Amino acid sequence: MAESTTTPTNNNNHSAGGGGGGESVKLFVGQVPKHMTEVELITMFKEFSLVDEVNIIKDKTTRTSRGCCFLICPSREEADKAVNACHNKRTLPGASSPLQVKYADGELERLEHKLFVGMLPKNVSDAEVSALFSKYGNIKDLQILRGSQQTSKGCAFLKYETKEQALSALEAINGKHKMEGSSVPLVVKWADTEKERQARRAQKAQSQASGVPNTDPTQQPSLFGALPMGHLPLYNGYGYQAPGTYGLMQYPLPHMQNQPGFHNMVPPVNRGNAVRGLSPDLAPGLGTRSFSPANYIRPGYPSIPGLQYPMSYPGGMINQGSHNSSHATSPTANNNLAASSNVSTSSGIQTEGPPGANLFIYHIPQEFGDPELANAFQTFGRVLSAKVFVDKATGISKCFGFVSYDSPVAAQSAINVMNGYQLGGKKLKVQLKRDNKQNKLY
DNA sequence: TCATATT
Repeated sequence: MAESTTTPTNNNNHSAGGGGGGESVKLFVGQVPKHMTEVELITMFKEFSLVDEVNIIKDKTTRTSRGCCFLICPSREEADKAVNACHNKRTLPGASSPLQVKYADGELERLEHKLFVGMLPKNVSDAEVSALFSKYGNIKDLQILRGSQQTSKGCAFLKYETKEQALSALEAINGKHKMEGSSVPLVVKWADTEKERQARRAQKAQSQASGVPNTDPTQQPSLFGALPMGHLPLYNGYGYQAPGTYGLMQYPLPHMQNQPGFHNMVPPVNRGNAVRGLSPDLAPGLGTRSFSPANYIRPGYPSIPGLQYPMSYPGGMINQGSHNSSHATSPTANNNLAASSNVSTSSGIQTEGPPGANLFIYHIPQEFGDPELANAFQTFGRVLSAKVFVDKATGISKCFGFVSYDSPVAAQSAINVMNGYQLGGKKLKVQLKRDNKQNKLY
């Protein structure tokens, strides 16, 4: 019943000339050829919408493009124009599939202007909360969290129409306003994004796993869940996130192998076992071998522990010899395989082989990384690249991947020998990679 | 189950 606030019908406030009233929007863009510059991208996107900025996303260490970028548009309308004109609609020269243009992670949530309200009285009504917060803007959504018996959990989420409204409510109420019948002031902060909740969950799980006696978050369960860091001194430092920042205090990502590029952390034992399973039956395949000169075991270089091929197994270099492995051996190095095969992609483009030379492989053993995959398929020809897909979040193998050769003949002989080959409990499925990049031109 | 990547 508090509908008498501003009407949203006429809010073209993003065009505030020079005043900067509008809210810019960040888009994520995928399938961007690595060689393109920010200027080139700006020029291209300006054809479809207003553009404030383009940031190419680069690899932290090599500083090379990761094949994607952020695109900052001055308003949601402009962002939508870019999305509608480009997403899945245009393929940049050199890309294998069309542009992916979407709101960046957390962006949609941020645009909801959603606040968390804590320390509400247990018996509070929607109308009371609504009445209070309506003073600062148009409430688009209000949700008081309630438990089993209708009883309030003491907190709520609410969305405003604009960031300014939310911000002014936050500043006016947080830590200052006491609701009727309550002895403590309300807590108002920006609601967490999904990502922040995930991070918190991970952190919580981590701390519980590490033997912390899990003291009593039960006094303020819902509040606890929404606050920046687990336990907080109750009225002390309820700072809210500075406007315009995306939140997230640093959560020390405790996880194991979140490092892209270091998937070789499998314990040597597993590695040995996994590979060992490959040896006996592979012999027939090796019988038809056609070793290229580049495939040989480097003298003095340790081959895979547990691998015993009838003749010298052509483990070793992949990909026209990248410069790695100048070090001979370190006794503790558990990455024997890895060092011998730093599979492409680092050298930039061209991870795909010619048509018919690229394999899709399913049921790859869990513990296989790129190097192990490369090794297993190396006897059939020159491997240009080998990639096992891993879950973005956990770093766990998804058990499928690709191997690319420089010739279709190699790929075919790999299929002949390896398809159906029992490896680590399951049979490999080896087939030609689907090609969605073909007969487009004639 | 087919190269997808969020500074």
